[in-house]
Amino acid sequence: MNDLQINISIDPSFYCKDPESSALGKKIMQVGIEMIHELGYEAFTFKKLGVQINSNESSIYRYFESKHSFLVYLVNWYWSWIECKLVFATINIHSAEERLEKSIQILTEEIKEDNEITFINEVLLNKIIISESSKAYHTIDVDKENEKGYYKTYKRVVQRVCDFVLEVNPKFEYPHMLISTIIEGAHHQKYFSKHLPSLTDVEEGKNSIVEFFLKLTKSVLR
Amino acid sequence: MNDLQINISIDPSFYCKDPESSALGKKIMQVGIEMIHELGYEAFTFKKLGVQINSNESSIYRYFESKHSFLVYLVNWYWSWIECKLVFATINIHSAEERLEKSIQILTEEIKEDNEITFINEVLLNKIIISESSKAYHTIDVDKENEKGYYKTYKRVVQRVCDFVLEVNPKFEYPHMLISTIIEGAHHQKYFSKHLPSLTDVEEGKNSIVEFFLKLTKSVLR
DNA sequence: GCAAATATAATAGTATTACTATCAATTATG
DNA sequence: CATAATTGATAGTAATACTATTATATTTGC
Repeated sequence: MNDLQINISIDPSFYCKDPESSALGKKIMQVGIEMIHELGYEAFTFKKLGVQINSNESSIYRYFESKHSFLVYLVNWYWSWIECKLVFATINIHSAEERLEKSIQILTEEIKEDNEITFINEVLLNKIIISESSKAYHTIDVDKENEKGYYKTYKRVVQRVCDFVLEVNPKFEYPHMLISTIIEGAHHQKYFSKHLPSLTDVEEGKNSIVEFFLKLTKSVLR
Repeated sequence: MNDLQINISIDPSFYCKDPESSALGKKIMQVGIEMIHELGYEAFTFKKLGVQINSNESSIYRYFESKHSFLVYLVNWYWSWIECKLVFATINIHSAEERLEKSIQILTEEIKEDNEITFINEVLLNKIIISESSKAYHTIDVDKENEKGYYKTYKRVVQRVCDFVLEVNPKFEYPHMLISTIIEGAHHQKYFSKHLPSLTDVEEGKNSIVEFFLKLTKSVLR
């Protein structure tokens, strides 16, 4: 994947003006990610971001209609990127078991390096997804936003891996539950291991989270 | 449990003035729960609650130092209540397997009836926990709040069930991960089944969520 | 190379939020 | 019944999440 110029295309419904279409737009994404990571979603504001990038609050509003929709945009960008990784990592694998295994690894492993293919720091973005993404759908307007397609990239990723599950075991009754539980569960475990370690069994230097979810999957599909 | 006068005792660090000690305090909890359920955590305010209970914003602040700490209080109240249920439901079970099974059922089943032992509507509180409780710990101040003991009731519940897991299989390496994944996972699945059903495999009339997590547990501990 | 179109910046303003502070009125208790 | 404790009313603050308007750059098409 490292030599590949991937183009993560984001549905226009997620923005007012495409942030990838201008230098300012890219700066908004880049520094926006850094600031949400640093301040947390609640304390982050477009005003502060404007100061940081020597631009203006009102200019940022021309790209995203609200702080919430900026988060939703980032979440969709992230899942598009993960989808890309999934597709390329599984395309040449012929065994269904291995394809599923590889997918679960991608969904649960720590993202350690910013490959710099894109202008986005994926390590930071991943951390935001872990600690803030649930705020994108834990809102009173979920149903309305779901209708507008706000969560479709995430759903597509789940469905994709779900298909691999059914290839391994066509009779398994809970493929969607399994995959969405693994994805959310891995995020929780990573967050807990950093902040509430007594809720996990993560050992230093070990890839406990990947191992746990792989073991879980294998045993339940057997 | 129905004839039992349980007393859910809440650590004084979670409030300024004990809400269970006065009529106003109880009203704050009771109506507060209803309003968070109705408006969502973000749109809920102490001012609106004051209007609803014919009291005053400033009076509510005498019970809870902030909206956030009110949520934290409710989350702890909920886990104390669940802990109670767990203790009573497992006390007379002699088989370790059955004890674990019963616990997982309690942690994953839908709470359908307000038993009215307490003045709290547990059905509504459970719904708040499902959709809002992650906001109690997905905050930039997690570490500080963790030190203050804000999440201790939840941790105690996880540890309790974790002990049952180790009784069933003392060699299992990931008991905390398993239980916290089940708890959070069940909440997610319930939320998804209502708002993002394509992420689940919930069938009407069936207890799919309980069954899924029971199956997962049994197969991974085998 | 310049006018027109477009993008960005600056400024001001709004309703609301999440509180704090102060003081008055009520209610409970010895 | 007086005193203390609780609750209520009012006012105020800094910040948030925007919107609206106007001014200034920058890009582009000819």
